[in-house]
Amino acid sequence: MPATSDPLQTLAERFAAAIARAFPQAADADPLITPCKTPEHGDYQSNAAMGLAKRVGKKPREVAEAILLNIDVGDLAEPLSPANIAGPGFINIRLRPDALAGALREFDTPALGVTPASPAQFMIVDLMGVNLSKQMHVGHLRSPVIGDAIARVLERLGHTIKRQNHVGDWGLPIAMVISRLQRQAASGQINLDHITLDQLDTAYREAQAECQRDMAGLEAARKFGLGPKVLAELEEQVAGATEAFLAARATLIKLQAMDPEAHAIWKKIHDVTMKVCLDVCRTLNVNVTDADSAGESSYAPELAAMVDDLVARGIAQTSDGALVVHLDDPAFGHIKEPCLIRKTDGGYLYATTDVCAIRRRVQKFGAQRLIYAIDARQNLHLRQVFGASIKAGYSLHPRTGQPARMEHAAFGSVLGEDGKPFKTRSGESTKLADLIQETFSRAGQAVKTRNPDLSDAELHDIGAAVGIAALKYADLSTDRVKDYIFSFDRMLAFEGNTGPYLLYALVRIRSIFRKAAERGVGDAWKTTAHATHAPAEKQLALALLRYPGALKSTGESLEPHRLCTYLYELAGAFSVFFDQCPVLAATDEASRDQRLRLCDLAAKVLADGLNVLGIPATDRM
RNA sequence: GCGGGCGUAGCUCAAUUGGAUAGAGCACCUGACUACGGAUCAGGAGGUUGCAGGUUCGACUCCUGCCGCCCGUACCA
Repeated sequence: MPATSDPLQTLAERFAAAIARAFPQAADADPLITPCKTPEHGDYQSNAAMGLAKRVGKKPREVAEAILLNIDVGDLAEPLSPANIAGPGFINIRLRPDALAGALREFDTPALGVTPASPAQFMIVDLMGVNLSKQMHVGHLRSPVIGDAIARVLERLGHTIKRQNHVGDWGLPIAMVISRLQRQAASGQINLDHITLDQLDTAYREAQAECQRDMAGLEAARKFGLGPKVLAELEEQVAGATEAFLAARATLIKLQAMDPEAHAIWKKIHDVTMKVCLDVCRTLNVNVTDADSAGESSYAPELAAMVDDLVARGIAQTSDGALVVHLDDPAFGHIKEPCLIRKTDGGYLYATTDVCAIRRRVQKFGAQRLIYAIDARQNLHLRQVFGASIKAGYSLHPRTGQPARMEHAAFGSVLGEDGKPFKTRSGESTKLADLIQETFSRAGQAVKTRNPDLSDAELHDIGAAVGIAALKYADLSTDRVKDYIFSFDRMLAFEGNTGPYLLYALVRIRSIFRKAAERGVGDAWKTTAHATHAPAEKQLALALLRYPGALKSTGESLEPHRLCTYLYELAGAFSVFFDQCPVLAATDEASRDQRLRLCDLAAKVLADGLNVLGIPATDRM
């Protein structure tokens, strides 16, 4: 009775034992079992002999032969002899049909071969990264899509995940908006009771402009040591801006003191922004709710004490009037640029908040792994924050003393088809909600041309499902660290490595079962023994059994495209099977039922995999 | 300047972390079916993996040096 349905695991154990017997001095060697790339070679292979050869001072083929003399795999593989040794020392393995059937039987449970991680870990995924008062645009697409997919993969592997939406909801930028809104409301230009995110977005940009437009010039003048006369002229010139700036600073102080009026406006901005944000999550089937919000404001009350702690313990030092944590040490990431945690004027920065967040996540929540689904351009910032947390000891688990694993799941930018940052023709950035609706609408149209019989209501739902699949899969299916080119046409293609293609593969399988029911095929197949006869059946079965491995590798690397590639290959294996192995028109009932079982498993794995990616399935399209 | 990332077929992307002949899709050719959803399958053509060295039985992968593009380089977030 194998502990796992994955023959690869069992083979790895057997090969490890054989290696230990043959070469006790190298008993720790990795047996290096992988699926064969081409079926001609076999089903699985061990690549251990080559690496072992040097270590034990023998020729690779001799090592391979020694392993085979000590191997015990008669129950699951066809007999291994020197004929199975190929090339420089690959050992090719073919599964016995009954072992493959047995593996399918083990695999065919709701877990689909996934053994829950032991021990399960508690992990936090940082995702979304929205800012109050700013409209969501394409730049906000990848973090929730990638972060949620990573969270789902890890959950599927048995870990406990807490999502954290680190909302940019605090500091001078927000105070500037509040200050401006107060003035606009007072003069009757806007109605705070019915304000929209578009209006807030405008106010945000205008507030930035009026406060910073000329401040930059003033800074430059000081920097270059211009005379007092020039400075005076400049200062007069920017008097208006300065006034707005001073008002914003006053507002910030009020906000920090929880002044009722300022806070009421803050709350309004918060609610309007978060509604749009959470609506987008819901529309995209991203599993993030209000409960996952932990904005910068929630850390504000903790910052002063934390910084005092850092000073008291000598972690932070003053530098040019500011307070920094030096990280120019291999233990802290060997980063030349220190992490700035307090400005000369006493204000805190986003690094301060991020360090504070790590402290809370590890010390209070007990997280063992912290994952940041954030733009690749933030890499230095995150490395600094990680380094500072390590130096401060905040990343050590409160009970076990173990360091939390901190990782930046970095992603590249979304580009337009011209290879430049994604913008509309007029140069504006598209609202994310509009972009999503356009995707759904195009998806619905694409489905309609292929299946004109669908009703409008069906098309609406299917358009959303296909649209989510297209949008998310395009984002998830390539190496996340690279920039990717946004193209409706490519993501909505129904052939190739796309979301719609995977949905289609699943729809075809489900269609078989619908047809089976129409033809009065009963449920007897459900108790038929698993088996594979035709090559296409075997390849499909082998592909199915790779599912747990694909999930594991994705969870380890935090690279959802690995799971995507796997699902695409599974869909491909099913298509070959579908082409070569008639199911309902099989020559006899036994092979029909046995093929139904394969179809059933393929549907389960596809649906499960899509769900893990955050893509809902559909029955028709 | 320093640091990080990227460079693979005409295009968009993979390559199980050092393994067998570098794989898919699109586009381009050629075949298969009066079809369990052809939105498919089989095959062909397409490559000096940016360049040059090095390590290795074996390199897209690791090391060194160049070239090109992107990003980041403390008192914004």
